Amino acid sequence: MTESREFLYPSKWLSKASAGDRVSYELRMRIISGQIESGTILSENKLAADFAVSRSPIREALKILASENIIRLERMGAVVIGLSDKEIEEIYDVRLLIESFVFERLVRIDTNELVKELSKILEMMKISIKYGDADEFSYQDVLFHETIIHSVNHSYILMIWNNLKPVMESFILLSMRKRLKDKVEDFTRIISNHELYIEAIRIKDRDLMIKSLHENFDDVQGKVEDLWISQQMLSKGVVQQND
Amino acid sequence: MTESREFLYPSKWLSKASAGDRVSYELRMRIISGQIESGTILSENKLAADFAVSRSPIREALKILASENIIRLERMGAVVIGLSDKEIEEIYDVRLLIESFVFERLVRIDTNELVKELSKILEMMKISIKYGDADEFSYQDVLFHETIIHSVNHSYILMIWNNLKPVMESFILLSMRKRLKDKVEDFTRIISNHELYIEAIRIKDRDLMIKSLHENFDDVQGKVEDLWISQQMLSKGVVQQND
DNA sequence: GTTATAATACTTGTATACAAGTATACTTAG
DNA sequence: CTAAGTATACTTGTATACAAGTATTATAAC
Repeated sequence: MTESREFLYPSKWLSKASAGDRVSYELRMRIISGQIESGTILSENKLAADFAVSRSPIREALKILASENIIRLERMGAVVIGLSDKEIEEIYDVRLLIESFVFERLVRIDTNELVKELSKILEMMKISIKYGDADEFSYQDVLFHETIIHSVNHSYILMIWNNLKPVMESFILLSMRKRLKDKVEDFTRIISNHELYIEAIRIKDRDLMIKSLHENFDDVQGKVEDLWISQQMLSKGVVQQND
Repeated sequence: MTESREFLYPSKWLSKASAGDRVSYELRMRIISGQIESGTILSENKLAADFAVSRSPIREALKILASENIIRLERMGAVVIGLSDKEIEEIYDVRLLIESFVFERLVRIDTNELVKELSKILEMMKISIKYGDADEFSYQDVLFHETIIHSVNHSYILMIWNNLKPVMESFILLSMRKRLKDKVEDFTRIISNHELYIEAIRIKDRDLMIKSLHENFDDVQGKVEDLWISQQMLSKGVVQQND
């Protein structure tokens, strides 16, 4: 019996979420953090007991995670895939792809409102750092990019984003929490990258946008390995899902 | 009481599908064909009665359709969004985006096996036309592009494809069924476009690939309006989901 | 000891039951 | 006739029950 361990996902972000959503968010965090190791077989019944809910919301959660490619639904049980370095690179491939696409649309429309909105979010990010709030910083970081994507009103690009977002959010959350302790200096660079991004949108300079985007991603990717190893280490002492 | 009307989705493609999947495939076809009009509010209970299954598989289906952006889940009922011209253009935006990305990867690997596989599929497509089988043709057409995407082993590009595929498949099915009657000559052009695509992959000519891809899409998009209007007309005489 | 068969304890998928909340419609008071 | 409030008939989300199928384990035969 595995009981009452800490929840990894910020509970205040789940104020109006259904049980199924709660489970999906928490399970996703545990998988991406490595707390539930890749290869683990999850059983609906065990998860239901673990989260103290019925199988209905569990099934819902598993369907969601399967559509995000972090688990694989099989005949008997759900196999955890997780995020290896390969998958993380792939996620950034897709981000680069869709944000480039979005930028192409952006240069054709009025971006004054957007730039204002992004500046506001950037301010929020700075304050989050000031108060050492990694979770809030992550939230604003994700919101920053989401705001850009929303601005071009492309429902199928948005669909891709919506599928990618939860996994990315989880990954960024874990990454930022770690770096806030180990590498606070990273945050100033992230901020300046985002400032560059805003500037690229303002003056509609494609090359500058690509540059800032790449730097932003490279920055995150450069730190992946550290995070990864430490998360894996961290998870060794934790009771696993399957007995 | 709406009863025993024809199923739009080929039943033989659902041999091993769960009730939830069956419902999702059929509902998708009815929405995309316009048989269920945009704006319609779907009720889980009514759908359950209509499809003679319980609410469980219905809920499953609605979740899927919502993730594909063709319905919107609200407090009371699911609102049908459907596919307008805008959405269809957006789908082709995304296809162009991901297939271009895939091609960039393709030019770096050995494509002999892929070209062989694609040639086989093309032969199948020709035979499908010969026997006037629009459904089989559609299947092979979708498979053609899926095969290309699979070949680069990119799980997150594949994720996008998997989200897009059902909607596209439905749309292509409806489109091809109509054109087989009205515009059989279209098919020879589609075939030659695909031949061009294979050639582009074989000689790894990016421009040729983009050209064939664009022509292929323009071809489909050019015919959208016709299909659209006729489908809308067609649906006028049909009993709707909501009484 | 090995193999085959049978029993058991799992698995998922679907149906049904129930609870909490929301919109609608009706009734009653003014 | 209008307005307010209540009752009713919906809605979703979750829990539970059941059926069909699969893997595993134990038992029995050789």
